Amino acid sequence: MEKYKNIGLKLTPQRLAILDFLEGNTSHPSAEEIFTAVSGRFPTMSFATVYNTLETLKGKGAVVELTGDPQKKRFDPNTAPHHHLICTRCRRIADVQVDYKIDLPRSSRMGFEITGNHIEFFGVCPACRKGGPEKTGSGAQTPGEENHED
Amino acid sequence: MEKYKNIGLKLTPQRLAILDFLEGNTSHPSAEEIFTAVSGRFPTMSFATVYNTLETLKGKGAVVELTGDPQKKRFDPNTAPHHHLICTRCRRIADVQVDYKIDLPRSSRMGFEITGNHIEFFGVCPACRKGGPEKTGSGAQTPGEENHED
DNA sequence: CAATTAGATTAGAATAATTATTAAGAGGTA
DNA sequence: TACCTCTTAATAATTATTCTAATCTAATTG
Repeated sequence: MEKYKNIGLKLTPQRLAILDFLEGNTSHPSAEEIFTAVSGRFPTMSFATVYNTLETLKGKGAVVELTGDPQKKRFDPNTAPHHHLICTRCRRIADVQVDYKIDLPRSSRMGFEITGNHIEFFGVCPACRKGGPEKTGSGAQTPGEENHED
Repeated sequence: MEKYKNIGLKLTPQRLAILDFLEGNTSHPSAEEIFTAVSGRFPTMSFATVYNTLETLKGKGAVVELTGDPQKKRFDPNTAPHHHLICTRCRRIADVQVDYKIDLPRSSRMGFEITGNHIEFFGVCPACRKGGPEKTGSGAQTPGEENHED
């Protein structure tokens, strides 16, 4: 827990609780999940605090916000460059630690200054493959992904 | 416009208007933008129809839903596999037609059945580079992307 | 210790985005 | 025409997120 001392912000109990919950968490939780988990210990915790804290931590580079789940923002305490594997049925997100070198040829940059990249792999997780979980039916569809929903 | 005949659904005026607006559109519009554009010709058009239609078209594989913009869903009529270049300041999304071969080693698949992938390149577009547009300040932060906001 | 101050927290309201419900309309078909 | 199915439209309902304003806390100063 000492590792947080140097991120340059006031470490209040609420923030520590959130950081503690995120610490080593690879489930890519949503604000709601964080709220639910932390409000156990802090019954007065509000969504505002969760969102405020996440926003602050994001600003400090202590967490990253993920898109990929079209329903809600998800957060990742792992700020090291890595990619994700997304279940299009239950929206589970797994980490991909494989290192890829993908550079965008200057001719395809449209004048953008490139700052990074991120690969989303789509698929169906083991649980969903065996007719499992399937929280919802409308995962993100992106180019390159087969549509398995109809 | 004849090309739509074989997507297997009733081509109502509203749907044609939406398809027509999307046809060749590379701006990756949101539901709201589509609504605004189309409601000019169809003053009675409602958001529900836009969402319903997009959902239907998505099911038929005629459009794909993009994540990448943390604020709202965006839609792409280009269903051919391609990647995207996202401006982290104004959220403009440009197409990347470069073809990459990225396969996920079996050992990293976590038991998922992989169905596709999608690369998000992050960057700052020409307009924003020269202190331009900058609709908003909080683009998605994902691993590998530098944080330019603080 | 009392007062000050900056920042953090809270509860709830407000907004935005999306989805669901339902009734009415349009077109086809027996 | 009566019946059926699909689509639309208006509205309501949900869900996710952000905002507001009052309150609190911790650190600092007098």
